[in-house]
Amino acid sequence: MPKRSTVKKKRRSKAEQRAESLEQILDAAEYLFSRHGLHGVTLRDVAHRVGIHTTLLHYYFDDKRNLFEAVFARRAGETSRLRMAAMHQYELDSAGRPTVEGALHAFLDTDLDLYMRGGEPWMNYGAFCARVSNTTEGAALMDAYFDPVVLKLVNLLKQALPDYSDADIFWGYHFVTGALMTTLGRSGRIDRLSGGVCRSNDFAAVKKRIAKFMAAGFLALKER
Amino acid sequence: MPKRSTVKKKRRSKAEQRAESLEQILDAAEYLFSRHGLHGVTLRDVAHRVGIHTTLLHYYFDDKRNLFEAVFARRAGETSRLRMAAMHQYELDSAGRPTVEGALHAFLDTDLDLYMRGGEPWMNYGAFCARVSNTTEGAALMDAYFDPVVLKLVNLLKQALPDYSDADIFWGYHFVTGALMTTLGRSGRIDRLSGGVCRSNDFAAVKKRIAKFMAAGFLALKER
DNA sequence: ATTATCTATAGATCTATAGATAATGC
DNA sequence: ATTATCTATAGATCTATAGATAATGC
Repeated sequence: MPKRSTVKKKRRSKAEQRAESLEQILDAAEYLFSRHGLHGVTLRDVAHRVGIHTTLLHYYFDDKRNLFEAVFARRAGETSRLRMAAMHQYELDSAGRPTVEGALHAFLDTDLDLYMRGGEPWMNYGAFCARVSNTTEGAALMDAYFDPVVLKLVNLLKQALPDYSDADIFWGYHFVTGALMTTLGRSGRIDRLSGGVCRSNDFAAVKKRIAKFMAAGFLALKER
Repeated sequence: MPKRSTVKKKRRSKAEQRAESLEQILDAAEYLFSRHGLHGVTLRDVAHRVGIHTTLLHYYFDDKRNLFEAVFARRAGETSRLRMAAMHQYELDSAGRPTVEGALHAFLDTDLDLYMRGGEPWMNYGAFCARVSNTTEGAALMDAYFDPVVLKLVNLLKQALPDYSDADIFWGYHFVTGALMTTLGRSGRIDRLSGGVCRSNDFAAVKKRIAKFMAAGFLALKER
């Protein structure tokens, strides 16, 4: 049984070694945390999945909570940045007259594209975030990393709906994020419920519908 | 320090004692599981909250998983029955011509009313279900208890939208349940995001908007 | 000489069971 | 005589730390 580093005999620099180990650990932790949550995963589980000893996790990440946050932080910047850029671009393109649907396309489709393009690691990260988002503990992480991008969306929505109350805007966003998080969670329930007509992994099907669906919802709040 | 049974000196029958203990245990477990999930709660936590020894949990519920399922099962019947009845009544009232919004009012408002009426225990149960619903493990429980009531809603939606594909119906439902579960979860995020304009506990505010919002979303799927 | 990884182990919990005690039931 | 509750404890597992070993760095 060869050690994992002897498979490729190529001599690795320490920086490379470090980076590779960090990434393998984060990938394994991301996968496991996304399915079982912080408390449903032991450091042994993570170490075993990587093929290392649990002490190495402490060497790189100090403790479990810190590893959890590192998983969250690793990709948060990229999704945030891409959505921010997409909304900024849309704001320019719409020349001061953004629509609800346009804003939602920039916010939602950009994110769904990222998960589809990113393959399994990004899909796992999406499920991880979905899990974090509906817990009280995890909420602080969401606040810290995603408030700016959400508030940017809210700002566009307010421009598109100048006569709306803040309450209508924020509750509408609340429904949007609920739909998005349930999508990212991919629990498999919609697959069974629909008898296979829908598949949890089919983000393309969601992307085809979600922005239009939610935009109509916002517009309907006026007539109340 | 008096024992908890000596506070009220009234002589209790064993059946009463049993029922009371069962309920206290389930309440405590429901509260804790709703906040921290299956693995985030120890039997010691539950026992400590009730003021009993952890062995009594095993006496009544055998093991931890069984206690978890008992929490889920205790109230599942009532929410299911009430929504089923409301949708059945609506089906009769609408005389074969149900609307999307009518069906969603029966499904969503009935449930939100139950949580508002039921006070803290029911609110905790809602958060518990929200947590269960977006996990892979918990999905089997959702299937087992809530498939009939969801399929009843789907049936009404199909009547209201006879030219819609199954995929559109089920993806629409997926968005609806996402918004509902995020509401039940009450993570507190919308409170902070909105600067206090919205409050996670304000189910009345959600009820005022959600059915109308989602109904418009469904109708918008046609023009694609 | 420094950094990555492993061995050994402490100390704390956690779930679960066996068996004792205290209360109600008839 | 039966049921509710507690005491004592086994056995497993978990996080974390100290210190040893093996690799790269210069």
